[in-house]
Amino acid sequence: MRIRDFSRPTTLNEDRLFGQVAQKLAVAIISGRIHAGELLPNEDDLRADISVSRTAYREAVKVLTAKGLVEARPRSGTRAAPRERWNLLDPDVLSWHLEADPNEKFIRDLFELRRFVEPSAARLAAQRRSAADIARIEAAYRGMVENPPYAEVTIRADLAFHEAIFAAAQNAALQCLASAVAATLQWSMLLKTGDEAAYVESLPDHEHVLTAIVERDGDLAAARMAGLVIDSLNTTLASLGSEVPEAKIARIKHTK
Amino acid sequence: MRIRDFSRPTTLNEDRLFGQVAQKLAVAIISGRIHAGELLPNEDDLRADISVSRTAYREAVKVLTAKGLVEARPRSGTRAAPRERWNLLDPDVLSWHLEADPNEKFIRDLFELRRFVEPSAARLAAQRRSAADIARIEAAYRGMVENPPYAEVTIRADLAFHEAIFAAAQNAALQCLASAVAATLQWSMLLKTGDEAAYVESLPDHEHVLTAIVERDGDLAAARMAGLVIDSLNTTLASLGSEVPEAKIARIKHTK
DNA sequence: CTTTCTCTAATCGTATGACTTTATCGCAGG
DNA sequence: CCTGCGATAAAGTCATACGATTAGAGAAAG
Repeated sequence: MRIRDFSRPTTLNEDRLFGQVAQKLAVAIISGRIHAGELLPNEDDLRADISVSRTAYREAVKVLTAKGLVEARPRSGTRAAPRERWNLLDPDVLSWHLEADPNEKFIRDLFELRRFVEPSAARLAAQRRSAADIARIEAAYRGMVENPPYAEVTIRADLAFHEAIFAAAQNAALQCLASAVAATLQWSMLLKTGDEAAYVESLPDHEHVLTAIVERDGDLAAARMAGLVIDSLNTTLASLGSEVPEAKIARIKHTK
Repeated sequence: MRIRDFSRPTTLNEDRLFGQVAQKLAVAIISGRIHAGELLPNEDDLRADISVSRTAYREAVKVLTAKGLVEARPRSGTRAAPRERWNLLDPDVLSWHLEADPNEKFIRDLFELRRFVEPSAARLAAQRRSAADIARIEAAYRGMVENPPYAEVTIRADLAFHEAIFAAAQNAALQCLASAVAATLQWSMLLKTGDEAAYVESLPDHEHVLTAIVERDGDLAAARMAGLVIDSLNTTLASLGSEVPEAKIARIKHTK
C-alpha cells in the first residue's frame, strides 16, 4: 500500500478499466518482471486476472506506447521497450515507479536532477513571484507546520510548497519537472516514515526558502533550496541504508 | 514543411491511422485552434477529413489523454485540457509544437530550462564519461564540421552531439530532457536557416566543450556549454525578431 | 552449401454495432 | 428553495470480423 495520486491529478483515470490494465502492465515492466522482450502475457493471462476485452487491452497498450514503455509492431508483437525510451519524467510513469520496488540508482538520478533544477526554479521564483504566488507558498508552508508529520495533509502540503515555487517561476517547461520533484518527495516519505526528527528539522529550512523568495533574493533562495534538496537526499539515502559520502561533499559546494 | 522525427524515434507511429489523427488533433490543440473547451469536432468532422472509425479515433484520444492534452469524462465529453496539464516535455508533444506556429514565450522557456540543465549535464559528462562516450561525441562533432550548414545530416549531427553529452552524464532522468534540448535546436534551425555565419561561429564552441569533457574538466565544460546555450538563444530570438537584452546580460553572468 | 526469393501465418490495425456505465440536467415532489 | 429521482448524452466496454504488415520458414536458384 503506497501513497498515490498526489501532485497534479493524472488524467489517466484509474478506476477506468483500461487504466487498471495500463497500470498493471506498467508496473510489471518497470519492476522488471517483464524485460525488454516479448510483452503481452499472451493476451489471455490478462483475461485470467481481469476479464477484459480486446478494446480495453488495446487502449491500455496505446497509453503505454504514448509513454514509451512498449513498442508495438505488426508481426513481431508488442514488446516492452528498453529503459532509454521510457518517458521517465511523465507523471504517470513516475507514479508507477512508486508502485514498484525502490530503484536506488533511479532515486539518486531524480535527486540529482532536482538538485540542478529546483534551486534555479527558486531563483526565478524570487525574481518573478507575484503576491498571489507568495500567498500560495505561505499557505502550503502553514499546512506543513500545522499538521502532524507524515500525515496525508502534511505530505500534500509539502508537495504543494514545492509546486507553488515552480509555479511562481513562470516557466511552463520548468514546471513540468514539478512532478519529478514530487516523486522524490514521495520516495522520501515512503522510505523514512517515522523519522519525525528529520522532518521537523527541515521545517525552518523551508521557511528560510520562503523568506528569501519574499525578499526577492534570488541567489539566497537558490542556495537555501539547494541545501534543502541535499538534506533530503541524505536522509532519504540513509533510510535506504547506503553510504552517501559524495552527496555530503556536494552540499558544502552548493550552499557555499 | 518542417524538420521532423529527429532525436529518438517516437514510438507513436505516424503512418498508422490513429497516429495521424492524434497528430492532427494535437496540433489543433497546441496551436490554439481548439481552446480548453469542447474538443471532438463532433466526431463527424473528423470523418470529413479522413474517414476514420471510432476505434482509430478513440485510440488517438487515448494517446492524447496519456500526454495530458485532453480529458475525457463520461457525460460532459472530451475536452482539450488547460496548458498546465500538458506534458510539455514529452517528445511527441514537443515535436507537435514544431508543427504549430512558434510560440515565443514557450521557446524562451525551453531555452531557459536548457540553460539550467545542459551545463550541469556537461559537467557530469566530464566527470563520468567513458572512452565510448567520447567517441560518440567526437563522431557527432565531426558530422557537424564535415557537412554543409543546415543540411539534414548536419542538424542530425548537432542533435546527436548534445544527446551524446547527456548520455555520458549517466543519469536516466536527466537524459529525458535531451528531447527538450533537441526541440530548441530544431526551433533554431527552423527560424534561422540561411544564417550560416552564426552556425559556423558556433563550431569552435562545440569543439571547446568537447575538449573540456575529454580533459575531465567539469567546471570548464559547464561554463562553455552555458555559453553555447546563451549564444544559441540570442541568435534564435534575433531571428524571431525580438530584442533580448536580458539574455545577453545572462551570458556574462554564466560564463564569467 | 549459401544466397535469394516467395509465400504463409501470426499479429497488430481498423471497422462496426450493440450494450453498459457514468454523471449531468431538468423535472417533480417535498 | 431544497431534495431527489429519473431521463439522457457521452464515454467506456464488449464482441466480431476483416485488412495490412512483416518475421520467418521453406522453396528455388546459384
